[in-house]
Amino acid sequence: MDSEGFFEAVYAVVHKIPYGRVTSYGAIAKYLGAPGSARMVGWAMNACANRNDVPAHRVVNRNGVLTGKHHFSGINLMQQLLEEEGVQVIDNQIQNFEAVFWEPFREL
DNA sequence: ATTCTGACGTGGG
DNA sequence: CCCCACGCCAGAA
Repeated sequence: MDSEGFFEAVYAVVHKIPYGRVTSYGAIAKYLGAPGSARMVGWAMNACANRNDVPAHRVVNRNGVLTGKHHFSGINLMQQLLEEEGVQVIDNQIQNFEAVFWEPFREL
């Protein structure tokens, strides 16, 4: 989108994630036209960690695992937020991942 | 300027 | 099925 920054585009997509739904870094990266550069999405999230307007807890890896939970305020915060939205998470692994998975290309 | 690492993904053994 | 290595771009030391 804007050459302002890759992160801004990531924030926009992440912010569009519906309630009780999750997505993967690769899906966002692919949507932005940077397939394979999923790491950059995570990097953008890192910058977004300072911003509270981006529900980064709804973004997990393609495995459905809360890989970035360590980057939140607490270790249980990410899982807690997801469970509060109706997403069942066990041992950092999202249950029924396919059902809660939100694909920008398909549903956006 | 060079090197390493990082909230990932995919492919191969 | 599990483990290892490579590719990606960007920022920090």
